[in-house]
Amino acid sequence: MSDSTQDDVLPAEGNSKVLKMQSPMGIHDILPKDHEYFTFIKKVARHRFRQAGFRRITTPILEYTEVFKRAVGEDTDVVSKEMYTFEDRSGRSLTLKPEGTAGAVRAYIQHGMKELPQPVELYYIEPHFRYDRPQKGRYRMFWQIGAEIIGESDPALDVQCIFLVYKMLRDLGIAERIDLQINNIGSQKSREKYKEALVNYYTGKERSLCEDCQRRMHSNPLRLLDCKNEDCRILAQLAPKFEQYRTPEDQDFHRLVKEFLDELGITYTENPQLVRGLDYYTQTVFEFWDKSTGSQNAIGGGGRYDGLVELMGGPATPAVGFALGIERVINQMKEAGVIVPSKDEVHIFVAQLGDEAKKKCLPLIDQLRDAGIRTVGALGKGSMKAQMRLADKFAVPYCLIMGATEVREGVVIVRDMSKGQQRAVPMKDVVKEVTKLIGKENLDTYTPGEIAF
RNA sequence: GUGGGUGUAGCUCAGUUGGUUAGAGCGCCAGGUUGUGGCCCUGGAGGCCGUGGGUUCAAGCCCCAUCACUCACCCCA
Repeated sequence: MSDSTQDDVLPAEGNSKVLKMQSPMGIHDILPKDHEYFTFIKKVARHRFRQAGFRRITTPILEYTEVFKRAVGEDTDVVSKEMYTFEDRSGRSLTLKPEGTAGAVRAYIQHGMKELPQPVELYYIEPHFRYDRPQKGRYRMFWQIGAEIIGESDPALDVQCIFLVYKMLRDLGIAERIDLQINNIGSQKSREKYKEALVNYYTGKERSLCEDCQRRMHSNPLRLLDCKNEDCRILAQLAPKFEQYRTPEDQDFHRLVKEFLDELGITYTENPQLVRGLDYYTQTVFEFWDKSTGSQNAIGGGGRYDGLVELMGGPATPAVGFALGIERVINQMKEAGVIVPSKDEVHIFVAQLGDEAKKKCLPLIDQLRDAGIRTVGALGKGSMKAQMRLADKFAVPYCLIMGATEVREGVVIVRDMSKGQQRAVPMKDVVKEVTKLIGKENLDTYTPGEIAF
């Protein structure tokens, strides 16, 4: 690389005030307010997964690039233009995970999970990375809730996946905003036959195809069908339809999926055009669309991938899974006006005057917190007025006040902020008294079972 | 990758046909007498007007470039 004009934009050394420090394009901070949503959504997901017997897995944020190339498909948009790929110091190519299934399947094979009782049911809540042009609901780093059921093939399992998503969406208050789209793209065998038919159809018509499609014709003819190029579309419309190549087994599978959905009272839209952008899918595919805006920005999707485990070097193993985009779910919740409970509200503000009072406040604050009372003290603030103003900003229901007089008398003033009334309480009774005021059910107590992130 | 919109204080935005020391609301900080919040009042901090270049006696405003943000397309979460 020679000197470019871009170099002029970079600040000279010692001139760093010119450089604005900011997060990379399309990659954002999750600020405390949005974490209320994140926390709530993750909690819903964890509970629903656990109830269904799923266990959590975290695969690395990086994999060897080959993992994604093999699983997702070289010719997909995700692999061909959206991966964050780089070499480590030894020259091996690594990629930030753009989706969750490839890593999960790799882990299933690597750890011999085929020896576990089948099917193996895994879930994850993880960040993913795609080098895409950012827009609403689409970021270069984004969070997905996903699940995989590996090791058994039955339409009931496909429906389990869909139903889990449906339960979560209902818990989150957005189920009625979402439209389930389903399709069946057949078994690998029927897809192979269909591909042959497509290649036959396109043979001799190559000149009318766009460059990409001329290449895809041999690498992945199915992708010719959803090319947006005008000429390609015209050809695609006249191309053989997949329905003719669905085997009776495929049809039975699809019929059962629909019957099971009906049994669970889940409405859906059948969409024969629905082809997912990742190559590993077979049979059932589905997406969750926003009813008002349609296909772009699906909040989630998934499907069956019966060939993937074998493709990645494992034994022939059927599987099905899905993923939900957390940021997109939050968007939906905000648009629906869903308010999540905040766990950040502070219960007690402790104001103090003088070093003696401050000294007494330190253990008191500790005791309050241990009792599950969310407590903040203005230990660095000066005047009483400034401290009380701060207490007001925190919107605490009660305030504890201690000065030299209280220290001498061994009491603490407990002030009810909404009533504007206060009274002195003996120091030794304060924690008990405040606990009563806040209410046992509102305490923020620590239980070892709840420390997941 | 392609196209549109927008860049002025921490946030939301004003800024007249180019014309003195660039403004408001909210927020932040400090006061409004002796140790007590909200409402109100007073004061204060905080802006190379995204960046670079050009036109002009004079640029936040006009021109060019560049960067960033944002929305849409493609595709997906």
